[in-house]
Amino acid sequence: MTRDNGAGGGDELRHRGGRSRDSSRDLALREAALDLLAEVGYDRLTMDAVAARARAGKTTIYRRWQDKAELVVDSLNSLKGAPDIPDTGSLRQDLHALAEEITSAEGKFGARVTVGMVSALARDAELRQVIREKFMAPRMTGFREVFERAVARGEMSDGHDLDLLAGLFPALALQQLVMSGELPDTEFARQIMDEAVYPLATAPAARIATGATAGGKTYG
Amino acid sequence: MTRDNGAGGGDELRHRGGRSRDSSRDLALREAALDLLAEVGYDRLTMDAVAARARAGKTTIYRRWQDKAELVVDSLNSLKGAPDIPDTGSLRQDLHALAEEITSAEGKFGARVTVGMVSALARDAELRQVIREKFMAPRMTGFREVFERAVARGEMSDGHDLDLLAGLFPALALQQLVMSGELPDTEFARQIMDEAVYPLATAPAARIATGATAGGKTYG
DNA sequence: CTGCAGCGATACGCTCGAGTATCGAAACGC
DNA sequence: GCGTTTCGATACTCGAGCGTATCGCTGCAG
Repeated sequence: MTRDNGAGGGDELRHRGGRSRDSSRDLALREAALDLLAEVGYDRLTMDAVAARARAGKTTIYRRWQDKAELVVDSLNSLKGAPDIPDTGSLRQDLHALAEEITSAEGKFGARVTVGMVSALARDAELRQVIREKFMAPRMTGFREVFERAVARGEMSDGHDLDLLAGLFPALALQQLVMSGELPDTEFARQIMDEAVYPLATAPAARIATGATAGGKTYG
Repeated sequence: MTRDNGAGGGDELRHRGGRSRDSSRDLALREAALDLLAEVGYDRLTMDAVAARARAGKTTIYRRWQDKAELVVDSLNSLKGAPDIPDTGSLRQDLHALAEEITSAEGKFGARVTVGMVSALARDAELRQVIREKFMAPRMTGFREVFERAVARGEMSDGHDLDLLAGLFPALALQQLVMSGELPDTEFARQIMDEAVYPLATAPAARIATGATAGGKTYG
């Protein structure tokens, strides 16, 4: 018995002697799982491969997590959230800083993981939520803050749909990755910022300019 | 012997009697494969399921295609290309017509298939090319023509990156589908057109407005 | 020292799916 | 009619991968 380190109670009748859990194994296993997620994706990730990469036995995995899905979800949740925000003086420079950060090693890693999860995402709502919270949301809130500063600065007109704007870069990067198989590099990211994100952000807000879309519905 | 109906030679020493291939089985099998692709994706598509759905034996499949990958590629290639172009008088109305068409039953089917292929796309360049040619390209050329007409009409300034513009909607729709698990409906599509595609298309071209990006590199 | 629990390693049972083999029936040319 | 080929159906082999069991070892508590 004594399974899981998840959200359960925890104490109850504890040990009566015996070796204690080596928490370094948790870290090694989660890291192995994430690396493999980025390399081969969820469907092709095997428990044997995780164990082998972490130099662990499969017993050690199943003592901690019920199954593959739980291991993956917990590994994703163990990632640290938002990296940090640039804060130069202009919208364009802020966007370039974001482009730099997103195409850093860590950003590329996140992109690979996301793509590796896509097939599983299509049929598992819990995985979708984790991916949204751990990858999309932090990246998008970075954009949001940049846009909000630009609005306060007067560089952008008010009335823009910031959710849409913040999702623009991730969407184009995802498409590029899926369709070409190559990761977006810094040059590509900057190009998107200059030719899509920045012009759209500084264009007059659609709702004001046209008055046509009175719906007011927000994106998920 | 006598395998494949692919790109091979074809005639050689023909029949010396015997039952002839029933071409209606080809159609039924390809249709079953495409339906299953849209429903469960490439990885979870099984040959038994294809055979069962087409009320065929697996023998009948393997007499025509070498393996699963070949069946899928051939099925995708059997799809008809571009549907057709609207041709109203204004850019905005053209875009709304595109939104309608893309969220039609056929368009939704294409979206499902594309998402179902994503995981396989990450590791198979041939599949990537087929998807690009059969799904992305036709949709994007529809956009291109709409934009070119708008430029000719004077509704858009010259100098825009039409590849980027044409890819904008597919990228946002793909993202929406992946992240929410729901297909984009007509309202959502129109919203994207009004708040992203149209404003960006009618904004001054980035290259002219800024003069900053002198690269001139094109997207895949 | 003794017993218990975690550790890595290995082997195992089980299911699923790809691709093959075999069967009786049906269609086609001669 | 007769041989040949296709058809659907079924049974099969084979490998992959999940999750479990077992083993010898190692640390920790009492």
